[in-house]
Amino acid sequence: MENLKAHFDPHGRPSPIANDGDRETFCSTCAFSHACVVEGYGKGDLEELQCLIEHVGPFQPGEFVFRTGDPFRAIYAVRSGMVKTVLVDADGQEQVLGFYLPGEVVGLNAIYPERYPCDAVALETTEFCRFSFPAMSALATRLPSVQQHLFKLLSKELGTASLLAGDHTADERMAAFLLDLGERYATRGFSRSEFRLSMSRGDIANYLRLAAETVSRVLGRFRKQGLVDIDGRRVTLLDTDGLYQLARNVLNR
Amino acid sequence: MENLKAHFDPHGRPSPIANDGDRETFCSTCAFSHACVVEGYGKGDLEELQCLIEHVGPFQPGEFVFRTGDPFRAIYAVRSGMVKTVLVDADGQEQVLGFYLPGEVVGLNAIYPERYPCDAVALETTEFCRFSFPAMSALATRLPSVQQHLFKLLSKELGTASLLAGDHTADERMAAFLLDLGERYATRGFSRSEFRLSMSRGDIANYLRLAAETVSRVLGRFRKQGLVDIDGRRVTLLDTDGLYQLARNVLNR
DNA sequence: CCTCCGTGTTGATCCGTGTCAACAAGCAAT
DNA sequence: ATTGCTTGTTGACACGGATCAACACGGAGG
Repeated sequence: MENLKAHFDPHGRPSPIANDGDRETFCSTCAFSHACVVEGYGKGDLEELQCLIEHVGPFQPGEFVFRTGDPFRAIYAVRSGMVKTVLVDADGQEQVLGFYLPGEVVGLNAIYPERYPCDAVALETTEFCRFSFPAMSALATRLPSVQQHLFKLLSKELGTASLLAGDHTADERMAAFLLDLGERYATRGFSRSEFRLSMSRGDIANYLRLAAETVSRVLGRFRKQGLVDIDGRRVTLLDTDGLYQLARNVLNR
Repeated sequence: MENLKAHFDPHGRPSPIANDGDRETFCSTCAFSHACVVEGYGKGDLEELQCLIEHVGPFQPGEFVFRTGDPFRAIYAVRSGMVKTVLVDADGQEQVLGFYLPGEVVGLNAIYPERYPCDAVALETTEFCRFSFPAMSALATRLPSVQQHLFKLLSKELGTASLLAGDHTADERMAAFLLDLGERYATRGFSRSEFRLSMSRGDIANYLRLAAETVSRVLGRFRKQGLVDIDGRRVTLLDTDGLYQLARNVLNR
């Protein structure tokens, strides 16, 4: 079967690094394909989508996927690994906006300003599906399901953004963070209660608007209380009910 | 000329309260029409939009426009007045998510959950354009400019959501809040430096994640320092440079 | 006139978390 | 093994803002 890219890449960009096959199997190895299917893309839609996707990466830990101010051309779905998005303010102070797991999409906040308003940095070896945004929004005018999905992604991210906005104690934030991560891992088919924290304590602290020392202390306390087990960056949630009790005002739904 | 609604209201809802005319003048008295034009809607697009718009209101101060859990059917553009959106958590604690001026759009965060995740409460006598969302997203598949606008609105709100997420001092938050309000008033054609705070000190405090007492104190200090003049709810920004200096880490762009 | 009530201001005190500092553990380079 | 660097943990202390409380102001209603 012929190579898709040879005929369909609308931008004439260099060949993607991980083009794993023909129309039928292109997305089969992609962590996002599951999301595509879950989100209601049919086989036909998927074939259309392939025309505007490049598989890019792998990026090594610490590598930038895009940088603040880069012109916005594409959104990135994580295939494997993990990324953080970081806003850098006038004083050079960093502000972690979010962590993105396989199947999740980075770059949506760049649509309005037409430039990426933040850096995206790989936390592990990470691969992406890169969706050309002009092509995708053009496609969205033809395929309502694609448009719906984009609206949902944006609206969903709005919800999680306002999640961290509340003023909550360090314990509440941390409990919510752990449960949220577990939840997201679970929807991707991983264990809900046992996973690795790809990001440093400093990144967690920054994301939760706490000091790194506070993160350490809270995690230590959670361990003593039997809420979690922690070995370095490996976490096991032992008492999800207890954690949920702490987090309910943060996660409220 | 015939009454639009008689023929075009796709939902057969009760007549809008403020239907001010025919195809050519329907939007002329609407605060949002300016936004429509600015956002690149041509005359043709506007005519199409009219088919899915109802003018609703006025709502009196304290009245709910929609409530948490209501099924999502429409987004609301403020025509006149002001609204706040409020999230109520498990303990009944309120959390103000935002204030919306004429020309701004409420309800976008309801797309994903398909229910409004927050209450919308009028702060003054307030009127809206109500956009049926199913109709609007259908229209968006035909008119790329409408789709673009929706994407932009969503992405823009993502940006402002992460604005408040940072950990900032009370002074920084307040300065940023005042400048942001001035900026938004300015884009709607009002004075950038002199306006009325429609919301109570308590609402401001809640929005900024501060105590009402802190808001009082900071505003008092700003007044003493000559940064602003304050008389009850009337505010005049006197030293915008000074305010901007304080706010630059919050507003960073 | 008065009281009542919501809103806003101001003062005194307390608590959670940040900051500073010292130290331990893991890991790469020499 | 040694050095140096990064990451994480733990303790002592300080500070910003929350909390509690008292009070001022203005409008509504008797």
